[in-house]
Amino acid sequence: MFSIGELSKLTQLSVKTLRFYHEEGLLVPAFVDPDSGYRYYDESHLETARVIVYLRSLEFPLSEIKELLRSEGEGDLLTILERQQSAVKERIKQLRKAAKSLQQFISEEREAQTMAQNVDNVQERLLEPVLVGSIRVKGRYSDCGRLFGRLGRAFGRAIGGCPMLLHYDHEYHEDDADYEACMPLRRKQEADGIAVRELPGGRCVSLVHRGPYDQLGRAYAKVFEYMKQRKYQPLTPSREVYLKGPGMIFKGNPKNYLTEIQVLVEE
Amino acid sequence: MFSIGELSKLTQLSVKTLRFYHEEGLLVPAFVDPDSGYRYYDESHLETARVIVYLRSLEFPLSEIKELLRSEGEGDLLTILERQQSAVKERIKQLRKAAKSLQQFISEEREAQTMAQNVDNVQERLLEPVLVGSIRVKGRYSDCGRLFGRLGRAFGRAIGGCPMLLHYDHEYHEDDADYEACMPLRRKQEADGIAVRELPGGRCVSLVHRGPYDQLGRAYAKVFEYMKQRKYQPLTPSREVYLKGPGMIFKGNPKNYLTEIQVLVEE
DNA sequence: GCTTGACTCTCCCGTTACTGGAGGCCTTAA
DNA sequence: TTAAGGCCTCCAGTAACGGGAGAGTCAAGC
Repeated sequence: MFSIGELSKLTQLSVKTLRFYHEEGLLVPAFVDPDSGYRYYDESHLETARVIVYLRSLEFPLSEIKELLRSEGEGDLLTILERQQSAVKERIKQLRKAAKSLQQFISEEREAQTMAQNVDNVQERLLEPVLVGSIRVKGRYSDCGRLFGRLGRAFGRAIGGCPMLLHYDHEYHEDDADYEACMPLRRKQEADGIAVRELPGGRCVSLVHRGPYDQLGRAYAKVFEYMKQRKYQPLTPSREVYLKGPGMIFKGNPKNYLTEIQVLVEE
Repeated sequence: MFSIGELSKLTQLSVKTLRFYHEEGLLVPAFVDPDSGYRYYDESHLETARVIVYLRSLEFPLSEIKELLRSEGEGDLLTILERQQSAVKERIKQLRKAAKSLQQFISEEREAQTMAQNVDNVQERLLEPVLVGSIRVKGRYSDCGRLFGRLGRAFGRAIGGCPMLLHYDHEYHEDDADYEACMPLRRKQEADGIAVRELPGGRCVSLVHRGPYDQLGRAYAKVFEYMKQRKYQPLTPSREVYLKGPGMIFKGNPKNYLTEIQVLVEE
């Protein structure tokens, strides 16, 4: 006969758990001292406890384990096992989806962090061509949120990068700016009324700006200053890539927004 | 402004859940009517609710979501994401292990079921050679449980089939039977004092017996009757395979025990 | 026989993320 | 005026335990 503490050591189940299993009728002691209330177990309980541990490791709920122990594996064990397996697999599927989303979130964050290292440094980069879904309009910049919303809904999981704006104007326009909202895509996908095309790659001058959007002007000044010094010929449209801004999950603090300005140059 | 029911429809969160989130400080309504206690939400709450749903889909606990919402993704988001990812992956690992064990359990059960279809039918089969760990002794059959226990502990996860006994005696011995307890192995594995070898394959006469072990005599009678009629020469040792017996998880009912008798014959 | 320390008991609460129900108030339409 | 539906609070329950309080029990040593 084992005391509850002894059984606990033998089975790796805590004393609390054993008491709980007693209460639940899963593992009823061989003998309970009516005076002291002490529980005493024997060999067969050791065995049963091991079975319970095993079934728990298969993620069976205690209620099922109770039934399984009662029927001693007679009923349609196979059905029960299959049901349990599909439940486990279902849960795995769900978790894998979460892990995948987390992975993507993490890599986006990592990318933002690496980009943040170059804040305010004018750089020359080689851009790869990139497939985008885009909507071009004339109007106010403040409407671009709606456009990105439409693009987001239209392409969903096909989206493969940060949103960007293309500016076709040569000088600043307040109310009738000519711009195009773009979302990079992983794969070609139809969407009603939204153009899908490839933005060309090439050599560009780039600068990562940290801060609210109303201070982007200074960043542009730097970029154009740099190009002027080197007599680079800027190509239209210029691009603004929203590396980290509001609306990708968190609003965040405008002081930490990251925006990359890219201006392709003639070779 | 939305009522709680409207927000519920817009976010797919139940009214109960929204109230709960209010109570928890996760999603506090914009305005609570002091007379009626009615909760009213606005656009920003719609957005926040979506973020919560998203973070829940990443399996974040509410407490973390609360902090994330408070800090608005400022703190070291990356660390939090990575921690969460490793937690999710850990859980996936655990579940996969369970799924694997379930799979094995299921295929064992399936095999037992297919074998059960041939109960009491004498058959001729071609046996594959099989790698086993084995202990040969002279003594009582009732000791074989201990031997299987030793084999089980010695080989653990390397075990790849049902336990079996080889009988070397030509007639029945009570106290000094010459027999060998075997466990099929997936791979060669050393174990102190336990022989690992390959049992030969070949043509055999087989019969699946359902019922307690003390009725195995009838099954043997059938097998040997069959061989006698056809003038087959039995080879020693004969084999008893415990397809379904006590001790593989459930004790089960002896009336449903399945044991296969295999006697190799000279070609 | 007494004390001490380890062991055990019961009872209750807390965890997580909700769901369900009772009983009652508010609003609106028929 | 009544009915329906929406909303409120409060309480309880879920799964599988863990923590802790306060009290009783067991075995050993003095």
